[in-house]
Amino acid sequence: MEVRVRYAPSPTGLQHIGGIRTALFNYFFARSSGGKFILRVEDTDRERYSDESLEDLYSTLEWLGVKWDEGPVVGGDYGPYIQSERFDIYKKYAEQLVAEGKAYYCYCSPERLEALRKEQAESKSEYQGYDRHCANLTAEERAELEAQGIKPVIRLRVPTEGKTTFHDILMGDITRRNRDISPDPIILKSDGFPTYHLANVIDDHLMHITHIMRAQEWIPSGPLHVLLYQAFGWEVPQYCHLPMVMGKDGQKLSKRHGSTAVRDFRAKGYLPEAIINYVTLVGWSLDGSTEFFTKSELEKCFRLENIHKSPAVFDYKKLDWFNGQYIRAAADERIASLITPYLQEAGFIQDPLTEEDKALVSRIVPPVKERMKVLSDVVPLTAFIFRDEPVEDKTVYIGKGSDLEKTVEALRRGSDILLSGLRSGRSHEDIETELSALATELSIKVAGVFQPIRVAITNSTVSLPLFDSIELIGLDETERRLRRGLTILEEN
RNA sequence: GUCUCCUUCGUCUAGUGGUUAGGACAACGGGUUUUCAUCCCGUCAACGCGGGUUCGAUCCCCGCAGGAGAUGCCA
Repeated sequence: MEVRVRYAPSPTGLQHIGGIRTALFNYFFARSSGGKFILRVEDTDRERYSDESLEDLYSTLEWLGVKWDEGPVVGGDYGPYIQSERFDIYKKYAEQLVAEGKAYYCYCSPERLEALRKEQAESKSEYQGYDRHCANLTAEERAELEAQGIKPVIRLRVPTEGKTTFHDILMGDITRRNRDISPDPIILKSDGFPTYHLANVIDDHLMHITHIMRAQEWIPSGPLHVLLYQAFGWEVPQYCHLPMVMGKDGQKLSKRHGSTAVRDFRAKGYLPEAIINYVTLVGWSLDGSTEFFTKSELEKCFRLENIHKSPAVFDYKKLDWFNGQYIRAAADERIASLITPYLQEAGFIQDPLTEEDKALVSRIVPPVKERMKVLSDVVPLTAFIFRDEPVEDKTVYIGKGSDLEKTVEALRRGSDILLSGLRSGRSHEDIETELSALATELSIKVAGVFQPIRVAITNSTVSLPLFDSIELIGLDETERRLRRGLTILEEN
């Protein structure tokens, strides 16, 4: 039988790390088993729905290169794939359950339910949940409530006796006593929309989903879903609950742990392959030693059996490491086009790129590539090229073991060695040797010579390699900044 | 409160009835280097606790503790 899995997010917020981890696991499982990956939009919560979320879903999956075989936009044999367009289907099935006595109309107000919950919480009652107030209304009672204009919800009758078990590929059999299942959950809301439980079960059945891979937070509702399948007389699909992604403090990963929206990672300059690689490694491993995986490798080697059972903490630093690795491995041309928008946004170069800027960006890439963890790092790294903000604090120019007097001397003579050397085309090695000799002569460390030069040219003690920096701003500008540095050091 | 799941270095993980318990990130130290970074080398660091079973348990069984999740007209 062909494997059919789905990623079924609800467009109520931006796609986050946990969500795409689920998407990726589904996608890789489908690909590695020759099955189909289906995308379904679960927009049954009209209160929290937003168009932005839906657009974010599509753009994020596209950016990651995750293509769905069936779903919105591409279509498929079991559409529509957006739940709000399947409104009538859910209503029909819910009413069928009512007709069969497996579900019933409930007229309780949200206020009554709220009060009930509060009372149960305060009394620490062992029994929590709906009190089945409307479970056995007579036709007359219902007619009267209807006449008052109350729009009812539909609740599923959960048995009070017995227990329900489902099998999870990772976890094994999971059993709950029926009395512990949320009593008579709402399956159709008063606005006619289904709740998650109903819509999910119906669609998974109608779309012939074979494996349900979702986060472990759904485990407790597994038995409820089985009850629903049984009520309809449908075959229960296979379950595989995925370990959750946690923050540093061991709680479910959320905004307070830092960025979780994939869009934010993208904006900061993470590469999609780094995100895919790292996120897949959270809760999954091939052999415990292989670290790097391309997307197409994962499409081949991903196995359900290698998924871990316990929750995993998301490590931002390891993601940074992966990203740095991928940046360094990328072709220079690609990095050039990727860093361009950051330089433009910083106002360093024009938006329609001039030929000159384009050439400059290409020259920036090699020295910068070794130093970036995220693409946006390019801005502070190259600011000195586009903005000249001289360091006024003399002490910054003074290298370790040197003093102001020697620093002035080092900068003056060092500048001459540097400029004349470069103008006459001497090798960097020769110039370096000569600068070292100067240090020896002044009886200071090599850094005592290089530091004032570096600070004068790059306006920072930390910079790209000196000769690269000079090359990027040009010899004339270099000379101007060196002179200016000397002026700063010599003024009182 | 009740129910369900989980438990190997700080983090992600590998692994076995007898191993020096392996790798990666982080941290720390060193080397290369004009700074930073890269790169290379090294150090630190784990089987939650208590009972069993066994010649022997990190691994099998039972308790416990801790953590997480669920208990919504949200998913």
